[in-house]
Amino acid sequence: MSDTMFNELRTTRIYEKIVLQIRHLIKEGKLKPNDRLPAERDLAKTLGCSRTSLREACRVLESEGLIVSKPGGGRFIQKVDERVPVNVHFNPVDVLEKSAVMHFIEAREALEPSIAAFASERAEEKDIKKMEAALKAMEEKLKNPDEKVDADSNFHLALAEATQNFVFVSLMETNLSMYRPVRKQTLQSEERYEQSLQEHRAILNAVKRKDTQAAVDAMNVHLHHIRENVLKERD
Amino acid sequence: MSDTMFNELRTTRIYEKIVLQIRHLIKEGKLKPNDRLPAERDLAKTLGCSRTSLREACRVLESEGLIVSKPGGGRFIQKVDERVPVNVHFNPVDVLEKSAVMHFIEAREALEPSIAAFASERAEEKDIKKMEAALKAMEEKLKNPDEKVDADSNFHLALAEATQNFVFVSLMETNLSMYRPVRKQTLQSEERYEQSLQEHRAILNAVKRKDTQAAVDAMNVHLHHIRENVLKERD
DNA sequence: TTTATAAATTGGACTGTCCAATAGCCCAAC
DNA sequence: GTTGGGCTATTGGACAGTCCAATTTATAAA
Repeated sequence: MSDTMFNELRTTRIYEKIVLQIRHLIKEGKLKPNDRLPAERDLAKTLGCSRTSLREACRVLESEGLIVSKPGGGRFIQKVDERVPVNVHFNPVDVLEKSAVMHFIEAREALEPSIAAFASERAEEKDIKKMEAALKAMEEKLKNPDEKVDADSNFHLALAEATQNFVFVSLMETNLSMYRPVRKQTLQSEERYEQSLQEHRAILNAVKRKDTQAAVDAMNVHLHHIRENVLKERD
Repeated sequence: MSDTMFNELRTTRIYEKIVLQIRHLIKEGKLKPNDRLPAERDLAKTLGCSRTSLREACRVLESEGLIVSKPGGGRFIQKVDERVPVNVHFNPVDVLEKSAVMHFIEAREALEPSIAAFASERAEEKDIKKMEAALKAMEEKLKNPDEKVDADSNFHLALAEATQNFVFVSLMETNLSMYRPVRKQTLQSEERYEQSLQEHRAILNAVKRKDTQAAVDAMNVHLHHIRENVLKERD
């Protein structure tokens, strides 16, 4: 008899359901950054649960950095680049300082060439379309630094999704959001942004041609420039 | 005047302090896996807080996979390998079914050669010791499948720590714990376990010699065998 | 020794209460 | 027209107490 024959049955707590629901609403865009959640007492009534259970759910979302609670004010959906977990082990300032930035880049250098390779082999029509949309967004010379980073992120996430491997998607999601402040800074330069755009185009073309080697090469060039740029900033 | 001149002042909630404290105790080893936390009512009294605040803290720790709550039983520190966040987006059952297992392996194949390379360049004395300890644990021919997986995980985590890059550590932690059930199954075979042991030894030796190429090669051999073994199991 | 049963323990959930911080408003001072 | 003080309703923070269900432990019976 196998250990994995039976599934451990876990009773779902109320707070878990609430967490799932609110997180889903955020992901779907139904709850946008800076939106205010209904007052604790009201929302609890709406959900048909006690204040206690709702609060437990809010604590989890808060600790994940998805919402912030302001006594007397209310609860608000966090902006994407301010989603710093409350109980995170390292200070957000540390992410900007020291060598922490390089850590994220090293991880990308390990992950993204493989992602580019798998994407070129497995990309489906919908993935290509997502990547093209992200590229188009980048080409529209966005003025807002936040929009720039978003467009850039969306491209790399779409590429990860094209691998049809959810592990890569999840790893890239984590990585990209973590050092977003830095990326915001480096993408500000007009010429760097233009260069980055061209590199993305090269990657997409290689993926469309299903040319694995070209995709990996283009990604390596891109990563190399990212590293160069960060090193330049740090002087 | 700079935006960053003033720091936003945030009042620390009670639950946050509790989370920090318990997480610290776990990290320090004062609270070991399978240890039972004092009963909710008792611990609240000890901490000098209400049951509510303690519960909020436990929800966060629970959602992070650090503890599990058993109604009627108590709260227990989770084993390292079973620290699967409660609100994770994909079902653990799905991890076993379908092609999901290969996804984790693909991610490891992308990450671990790089990890081996960085580890061989940056490993410190304490990292080497940790890896040696994990190897010794493996050599002790453990009977319990859980202990086997633990020893195996500890080796790979120690290797990740040797990169001195917390991003790699965090990525490996997630990956290893996710498809633990499968690894438990594949490591059951006595001969596969023996082989795996030798491969780990080869990796460690290369790291100790600071021979980057050898470390990467040894890791690739290891990953190749893992892939082979999983493919065999699935027939 | 084993098994069935009862009692104590423990987490899950809810209600109601009190407090402190905040937002919104009006108004006086300049 | 702007600033700052003061009042009030709102909102999150925290707590105590209650009830329930699952689990463990102790107890009694076979």
